[in-house]
Amino acid sequence: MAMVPSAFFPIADLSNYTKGWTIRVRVTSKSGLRTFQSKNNEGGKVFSVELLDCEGGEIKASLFNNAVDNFGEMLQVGKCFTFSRGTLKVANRNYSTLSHRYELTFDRDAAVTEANHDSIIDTMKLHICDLRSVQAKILPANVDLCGVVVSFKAPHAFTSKDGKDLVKREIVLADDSCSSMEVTLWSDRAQKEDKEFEGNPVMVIKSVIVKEWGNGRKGSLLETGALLISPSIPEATKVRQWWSQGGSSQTLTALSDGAFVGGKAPVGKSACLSDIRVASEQATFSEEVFSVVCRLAIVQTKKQGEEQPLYYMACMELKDGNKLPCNRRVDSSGFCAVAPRFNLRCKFSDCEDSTWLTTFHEAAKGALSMEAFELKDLEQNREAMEAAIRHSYFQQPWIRAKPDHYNGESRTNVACVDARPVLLREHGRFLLKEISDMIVAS
DNA sequence: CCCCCCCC
Repeated sequence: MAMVPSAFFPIADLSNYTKGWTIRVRVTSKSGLRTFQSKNNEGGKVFSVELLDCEGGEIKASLFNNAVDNFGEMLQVGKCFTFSRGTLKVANRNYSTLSHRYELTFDRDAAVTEANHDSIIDTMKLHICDLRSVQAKILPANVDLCGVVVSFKAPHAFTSKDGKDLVKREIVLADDSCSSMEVTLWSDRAQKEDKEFEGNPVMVIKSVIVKEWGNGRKGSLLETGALLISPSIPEATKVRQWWSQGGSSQTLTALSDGAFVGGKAPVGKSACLSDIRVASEQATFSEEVFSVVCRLAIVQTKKQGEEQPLYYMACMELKDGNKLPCNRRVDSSGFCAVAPRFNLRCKFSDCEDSTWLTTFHEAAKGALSMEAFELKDLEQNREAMEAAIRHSYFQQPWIRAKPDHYNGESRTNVACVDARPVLLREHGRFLLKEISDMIVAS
C-alpha cells in the first residue's frame, strides 16, 4: 500500500508553534563533529545535518551531546530517517545556508529512526545560479553552481595560519552566461585524481561561499557542500551543449581576475550624488571627476513609449599609429569590423539622491555586468533583453567615476565613465572611519 | 548549548 505522505509533517511548515511533529527526511549533508566549552564550563559536542523532505522542504538540524552518542554514527548522507522530539528555534542566518526561517536542535529527548530508502525524497535540492548573476550578488553569498571545468591547478598542501594542514585545488568553472569564476576545492575533493578534471567535464557544486578577493570574486566549496561530476540533470546538459556548440571558443567574462576592474579608471574626488548635482549646476564649473558609491536603479529602455537603442555598432579597426579602435558608428552592413557598443541612459541612486547619466560602453559593461554582444544576441526578443538589464538593478553597489565637460555651450555634460563593484571591505573601513571621525568631532 | 568554513 502506498505510504501516505501527509502522515509526516512538512518541513516547510515547521515553526516554534508546531507541536508533536514527526518529519520523514533524507540527510543531504553532514558536518564534522565539533567539541566546545559551554558558558557554564561544561564540555559539549555537536554536529549538524541538512534534512530534505518529499515536498522539497529543507532545514538544518544540530545534534548535541546525547543525540551525538545515540545517532551520530547512524545519520549518514543519503539515508532516510524520521525525526521527532527536537526543538525549533529561529535560524541564525550567519550559519545557515538554507532558506528555512527555523532550525532544529536535538539532544537527549531526540527520537530518530532509520527509514527505508524513500524514492519520493530527492537526494539533493539544487538552487543553481548562473555565474553572471554571481557577479551581482551581495557578498558573502552562498550559491550552487553548474559549470564546465575550463582549467584546474594541481592540488596544493599547506599549513594554515592557525596550524591546520590543508589541501586545496583551484578550478575555474564557466557556464552559458559566458562568465567564469575560480572555485577552491578542499581536502578529499581537492585530491581527486587529475583525470576527473580533464576534458572539460561539467560539475555541479552545491554550497559555494563566494567572497571578494583582490579585484574579483572567488568561490570556496564548503565542507557541507557537494561536488557532482558530470551529473545527469538538465542544467548540466544545457551547459555541456553550450560548451560544445561554440561556448568553448567564446570570450568569457572572468569574475575572478578583476575583469571589471581592468583598465585605467580615473580616481575622482569622493562624493555623493547630491554633490555632483550641486557642482554641475555651478556655471563656473570646470572639468572634474568624482567617485560615488551608488547603485544602478534603472536603465532607460523606453522613452515616451518608444523603445530606445541600447547599443550601436561601432568600427573596431585600429586607428593608424594607435592601439585604440576608432569606434566610429557604422550601419549594420558596415564595411569595417563591427562590434556592438553600449550607449545607455542610466539612473544611479545613493542614499539621498539619484541622477540620470549617459553611460557609455566601458562604464555600461561594469554597471550591467555584461557584454554588449550578450544583449545584441537577444535582439529578436526585446522583453528578454530588458529582463537581462533589469537583472542588474540594485544588485551591487558601484563606484561611478564621472568627468564633466563642456560641449561648447555653457551646458554641463555629466556622464558616467566607469562603473565597478565596490570593494566591500575597503568601503566598510572607510565608513567606520567616517563614523569614528564624527564621534571625535562631537 | 555550536558556528571557522580554511589559502593566496
